[in-house]
Amino acid sequence: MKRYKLKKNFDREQGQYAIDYKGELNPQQFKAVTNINGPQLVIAGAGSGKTRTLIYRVAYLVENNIDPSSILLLTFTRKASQEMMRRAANMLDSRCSKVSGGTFHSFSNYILRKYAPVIQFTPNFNVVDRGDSEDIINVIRTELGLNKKEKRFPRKGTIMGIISKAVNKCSDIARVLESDYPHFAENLPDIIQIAQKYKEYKHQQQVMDYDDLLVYLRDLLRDNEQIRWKISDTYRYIMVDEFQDTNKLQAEIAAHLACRHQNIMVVGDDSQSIYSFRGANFRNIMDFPQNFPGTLVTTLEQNYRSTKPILDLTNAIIENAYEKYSKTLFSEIPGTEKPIYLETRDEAEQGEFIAQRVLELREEGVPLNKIAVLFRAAWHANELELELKNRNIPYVKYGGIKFAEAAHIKDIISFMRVMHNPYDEIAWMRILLLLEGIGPGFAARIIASVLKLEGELKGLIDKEFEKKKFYLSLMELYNTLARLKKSALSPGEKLEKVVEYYQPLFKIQYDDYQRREKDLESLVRIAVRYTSMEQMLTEMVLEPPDTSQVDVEATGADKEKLVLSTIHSAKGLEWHSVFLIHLVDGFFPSSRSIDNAEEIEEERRLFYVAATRAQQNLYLLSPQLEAPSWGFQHQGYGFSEPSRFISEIDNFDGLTDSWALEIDSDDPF
DNA sequence: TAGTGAGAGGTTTTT
DNA sequence: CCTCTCACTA
Repeated sequence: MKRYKLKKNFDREQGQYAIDYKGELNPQQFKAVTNINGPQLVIAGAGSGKTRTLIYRVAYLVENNIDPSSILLLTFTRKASQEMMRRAANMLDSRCSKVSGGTFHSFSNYILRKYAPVIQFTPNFNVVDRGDSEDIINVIRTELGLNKKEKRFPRKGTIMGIISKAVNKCSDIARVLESDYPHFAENLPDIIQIAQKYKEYKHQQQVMDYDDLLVYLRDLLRDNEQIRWKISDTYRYIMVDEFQDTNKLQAEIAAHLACRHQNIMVVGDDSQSIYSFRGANFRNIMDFPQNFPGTLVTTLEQNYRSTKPILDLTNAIIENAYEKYSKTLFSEIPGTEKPIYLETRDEAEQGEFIAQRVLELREEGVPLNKIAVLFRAAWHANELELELKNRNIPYVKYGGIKFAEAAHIKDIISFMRVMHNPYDEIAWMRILLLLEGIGPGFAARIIASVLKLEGELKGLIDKEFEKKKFYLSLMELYNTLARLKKSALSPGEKLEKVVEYYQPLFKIQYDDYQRREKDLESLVRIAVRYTSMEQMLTEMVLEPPDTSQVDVEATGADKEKLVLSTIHSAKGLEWHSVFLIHLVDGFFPSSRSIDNAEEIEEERRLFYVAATRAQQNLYLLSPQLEAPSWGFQHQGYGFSEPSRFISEIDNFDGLTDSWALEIDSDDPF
């Protein structure tokens, strides 16, 4: 780890800075850091010190007496954002921790709560996740009687996907349908109707989904000049990281934010664009200079992360991209180890190899948390996880099903949600269906009764339900909620009481409740941190805790854990040694993208992102896999082919070392 | 109207 | 494989 000396006695009058910018940065980085006014685009290759440039720029601004809270750092993913904010806070001195920033979504949330009335929302609107959105769609679809129509009507998830894509691309449903879902073309009018109702519903219930956060912020800025000016005046220096992952909506927001000063720096890498499935468009980068005349463009090409042999391979990977990129990375980090390529007989062997190799690396002094296993889809690691558990190798897994999306967690959160915003029908529905004897029909009537009283909880125990056998449990629910809502307990304590109330319902609801019980304890532990209910609820959706799914706890002294991560979640991070698994056609690239040229391009960029995470060691693993029964049309006799991204590489054998597994002859098999 | 069980169909990645 | 849907029973 590099150590920075903080020189406390400097004299700014003489143009001296606490940090030796010129000495610690290369000329391109220095140029980007010290040019503080006007629009700027930094095209930064993988490992070229992109984040470093950003945070040095923060320090430089602060040293130039810019108020830290007027500096805004934005990015798309939480991971990247946390890393960026953490490193920024550690620069220079405590002033740097006052910098504003976060993900686009969390920033939007923050601003929208302030200006909620302008867009006809209460400041306690709830934010709903994808699952909740789909539930709302489902209700609407049933209400409109569209589920019984013809058999081929798209399911709720698909409908939500269509609507969301239209929003994120600033397109419309007709166009999305035409380009991505031609087989549902005939359902266009119905889907448009659902989308319209969906919007009304959310407003009526005072909830926003992920997309709304961006849309309403864009609208707020676009339609209110005064507010736009005020916000733009507040954030005088804007920096956006991973700009290639932003979509049109986010680019518009960024432009509005900069309207008063044009002090906006965006950083990105066109060859690492991997979020087009949600409307991200790397052309945002390309078009930036046109949208901001006078943009200073800097390209960072020196890689400070990987050894030369690794970089030679990653350059060869991206060489096959259809679009030719303007930069070639080089590295001065010596290294003799070429990346290692290994075909294994099956998935189990892949897991055994990794487990064994990981332990060896640790023997050699590489801490577990400096080693990562990366994969295309979360379930690719399932078998590996079993192997790691067997061998007691502690690990954390990122990506895949999230803690906050588990049904029992959502149950608890729903109680909190209705206390915070009683118009939240989806949360009510969830709660009421837990009570025995209440199904969708009565649940709807009970909710209506609550809404009639403008959200008064008393609506729960309306005389209408007095004769029903579930009345007693309704009373109990009412008592619990009313008492908690009035009480002065902290959000964490309230949540704990809810968990107590929930226990019996929980045991009836889930056969496997014992497996889930631990999660409830974790949730309570997480909840005590919060002083505000609103913050707790928002963070559960926007920055949900991602640990907790881990079963193998690190023992004793070594707290370090091996990292398992989807490639998407690994973006922007780096490890000493990286294992890339499931490099098999149909898995990576995924069979879903195989007949779409553009998607193949994105998969290749994803492969590139994965390989460029490695500093010293890179292992490429290609097991023989059985084609999933539902998967791609597998040719031949059930033998899978190594990923096309490997076979297409020029001189692959020269760039890598191939290993072959030798099975120990004492092995009973 | 709630709860259950069989069958079908879709299966990535993030906020 | 897991979730959603629909039809059936109580």
